[in-house]
Amino acid sequence: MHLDLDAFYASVEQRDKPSLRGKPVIVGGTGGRGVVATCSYEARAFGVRSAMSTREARARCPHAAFLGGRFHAYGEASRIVMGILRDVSPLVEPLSLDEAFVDLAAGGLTDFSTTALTAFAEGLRARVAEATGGLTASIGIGTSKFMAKVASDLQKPDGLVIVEPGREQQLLRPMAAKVIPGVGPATVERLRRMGVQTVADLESRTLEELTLELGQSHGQSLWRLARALDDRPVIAEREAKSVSVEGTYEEDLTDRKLMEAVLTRQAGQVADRLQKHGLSGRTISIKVRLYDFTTVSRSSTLPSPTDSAAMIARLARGLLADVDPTGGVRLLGVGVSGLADWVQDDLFGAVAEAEPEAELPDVPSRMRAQWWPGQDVVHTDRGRGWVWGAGKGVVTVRFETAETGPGPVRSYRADDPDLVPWKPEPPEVS
DNA sequence: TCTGGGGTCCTAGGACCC
DNA sequence: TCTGGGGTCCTAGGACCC
Repeated sequence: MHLDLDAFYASVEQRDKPSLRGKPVIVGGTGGRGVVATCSYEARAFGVRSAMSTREARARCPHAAFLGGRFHAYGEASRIVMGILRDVSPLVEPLSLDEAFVDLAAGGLTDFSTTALTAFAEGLRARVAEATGGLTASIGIGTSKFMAKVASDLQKPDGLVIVEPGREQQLLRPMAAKVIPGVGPATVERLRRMGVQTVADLESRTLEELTLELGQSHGQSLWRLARALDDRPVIAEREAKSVSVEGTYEEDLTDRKLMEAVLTRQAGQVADRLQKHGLSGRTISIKVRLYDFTTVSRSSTLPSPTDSAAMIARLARGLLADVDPTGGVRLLGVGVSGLADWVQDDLFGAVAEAEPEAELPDVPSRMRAQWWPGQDVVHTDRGRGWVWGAGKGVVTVRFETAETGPGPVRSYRADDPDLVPWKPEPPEVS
C-alpha cells in the first residue's frame, strides 16, 4: 500500500486557520528566489504547481495566501499518521513527511480480496482524518511498491485505487513513460528521441536497447518496471547517508570572506544535527551554485569521522579556495557523508580528532600529504597535522594528539615529491 | 531577479593495490 | 615496442524524488 497525504502542508495550514479554507494556499519560499513546496487544490486551479517559482505563482494567483511553512506542525501531523500505519503493519517505509509504503502482508491482514481491501483502506482513511483533524489521504494498493504508488496517484485527492493482481500491465501500457519512478525530464527526452512515449512503447524495447541508451542500472530498472516487475521490499528503517545544510541568498554573494562566514555557520548547523543523532562522517563537501546556476561541488575525505563544527568549517573553507566565484554565488552548502553511527572521543574539542595515537608518536621526516596554499590542515598517510606556517617553499606542520595536545613540529619542502600537492594545480608557494 | 532544501543513487575516471 | 585484470576508494557531476 502507498499512502499520500493530499496537498499536505497546505492542508495543515487550512486545518489550523479556518479563514484559509476553500482558498488558494501556497506554502514554500516566500522570498525573491523561493519556490512552491505545496499548494492547495484551490491554487492548482490557477495553474500553480509544486517546484514553480514563487514569483510565477504570484503572477498566476496573486490573491493566494503565501506561507513560509510551519514544519513543526507538519512533523506532528506526520508522526500521527505514521503511528496509525505502524498499527497496521510493522513494515512502514516513510518516503517523506506525507508519504509512506506499508507492507500489508507483513501486518495482520489476511483477506486480500478487493472487497476486504476496500473496507480496510476506507477505514484507514477515516482513522487518518479523525486523528489529524480532517486531513485527507489518497491510497493505492497493489502487488508491488510500484503499482501501489501508481494507484495512489490515480484518484487524488481523497481517493482509493486498488489494482487487482493480473491487471497491472493493462493499466500501465497506455500511460506516459514518466509514471515510472526514476523517469524525469532528462530520461523523458532521451526516450522521446528513441520513439518511446508510453509504457507500451517502453515494453517493446529490448533490455539491450535500454541499457545501451540509459546505462546498466537505469536501463534494467525501466525494462522491468515497464513489465510491472518489481520485487523491492518495504524497508522500515533506513539509515541516513548524509547530512547537509544549504542556502540560496537573495542576492549573489561576491565576497569570499562572507562566503567563508556562511560556510562556517552552516558547518555548525551540520555538526549540531550530526551530534543530535550520534553520527559523524569522514567526507566533507561543499556545494556552490554560481550566478548562472551552474553547480560545482568539492569534497575531501578525512582518515576518521568527525562531528566537530570547527573541523567541518575548516575543511569547508579550505574547499572553497578551490572554487572560482567570479560572477557571484547564489547558493552555498555544506554536507557530511560517509557517516558512521559512532563518534570519536572528543577530548580536546575542535582539535581533538587526531589520529589514533599509535600512528602519531613517530612523525616521519618524509610523508605523502595533501596540502595547498591557504589550507591549514594537512592529511598525510601517517596522520593529521595543522599547518604552522608556509613560506619560502617550506611547509611547517604541527602534529597534535588527543593525549598530549600540541605535538612535534616538522618542516617539509613544498616541492618535495613526497609532499604531493593537492589538486587541481600545483600550488604556487610564496 | 527565472529556477528551494533535503536527500538518494548512478556513472566515470583516476589512483592504487595485488 | 608494448604494456592485464580484477578490485576498492575517492572525487565530481548529474538525474531524480518529495
